[in-house]
Amino acid sequence: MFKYEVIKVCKQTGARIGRFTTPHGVIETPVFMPVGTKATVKSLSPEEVAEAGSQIMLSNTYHLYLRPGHELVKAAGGLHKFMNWNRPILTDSGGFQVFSLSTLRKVTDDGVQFNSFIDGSKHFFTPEKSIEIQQALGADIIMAFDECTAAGTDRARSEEAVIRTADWLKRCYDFHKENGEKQILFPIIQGNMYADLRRESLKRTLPYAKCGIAIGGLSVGEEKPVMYEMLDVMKELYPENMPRYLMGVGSADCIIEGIIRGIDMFDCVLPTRIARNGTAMTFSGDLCIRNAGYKDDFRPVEEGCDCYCCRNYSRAYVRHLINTDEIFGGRLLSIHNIRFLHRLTEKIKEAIRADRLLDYRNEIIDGISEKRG
RNA sequence: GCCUUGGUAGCUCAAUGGUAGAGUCCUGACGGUUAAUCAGGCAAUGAGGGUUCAACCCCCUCUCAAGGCA
Repeated sequence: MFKYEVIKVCKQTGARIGRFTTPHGVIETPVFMPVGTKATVKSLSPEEVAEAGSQIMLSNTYHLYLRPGHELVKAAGGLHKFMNWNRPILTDSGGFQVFSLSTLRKVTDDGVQFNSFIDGSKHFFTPEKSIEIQQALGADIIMAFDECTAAGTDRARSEEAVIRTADWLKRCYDFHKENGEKQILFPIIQGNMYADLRRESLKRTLPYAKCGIAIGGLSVGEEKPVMYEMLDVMKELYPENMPRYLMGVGSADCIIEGIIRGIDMFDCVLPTRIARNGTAMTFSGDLCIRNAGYKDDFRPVEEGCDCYCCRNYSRAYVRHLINTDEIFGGRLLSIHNIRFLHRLTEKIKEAIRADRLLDYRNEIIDGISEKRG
């Protein structure tokens, strides 16, 4: 049911193009996956997400467990049917929520006790519970329940998280074994910003990595060069025959730097979040559409972009919508930003096919890193 | 002519006898979504007196504006 084939390796960088077969279709990698935390990419319909070129969508165990409840989603016929998205879905395990909603939580070897951010009610997550929920939700790809540490966490605490994550991974794997045909489990590498812990964590995940492996604990507040350094440390150690998924990464520069370092999959809330806050991603850097300079700028958000927003509307119009708090503005920029990241990966794939990804990176890196305001 | 209510940031409005706030406007942040969120910036008490340790606030005069009555 799950298969990953590498169909092209860039001679200049080692970056890959691959075909990842899942029960809901084939994903061509490298791929960016938009995030639909609560079974929706905020403000967009599944049709709009698909039209923007998304092949797979993320959703979230923790949030759907709290509301509407995984049993309800199961009763609805599973997440695909519930949200009317027939392409592949990946659910995050809730591990990141334990990290980011860190007030009033208690982590032990058994699992995590935490209070709901909605009503304060007490809940207990274990690796088994996370998998059970993810099985009920029915995503194609499910994630191991891990312990994510913030940038700046000391070595001892980071090592503890690596060990606990490995222990939890085994429990996730054993619990999931019986149901392994319909869903693939991705283990997650931790290790914070310590090279040896990264290697150690990766090594511990290998026995459980069957058709996919994820890098967690990055993009948690560290500087980008630090993240790149960690990716360099792991680059030669991944299995070849499965996709590598860098969790939480979605800025244009990090995506191309990640692909150069062997990454095949990315997800991030960035494009949709900054869209709702009035920023468009472009090949010339972030464009803050609220800025006064776009008041009477009747060009599209990005010249040459084929997205629904750029085909039909001007910067002046989108700026007007954003500045008057009209929902449509956030929707248009969300569509544009998602489309932008897909266009970026398409161009990256072209460069991989031509064995010139490093050249392409050098051509665009200044532009996409630049904040043009 | 009389009565009433007002005069605070460029504009629209808050506020308190003791450091005058916000929206609009300008700028920035956002990395496995607690986010259509958050942070920062420019900018003001109509004029003159009085009471008070202290007045945007209380009192008087003037002035301007709106409404009402003649």
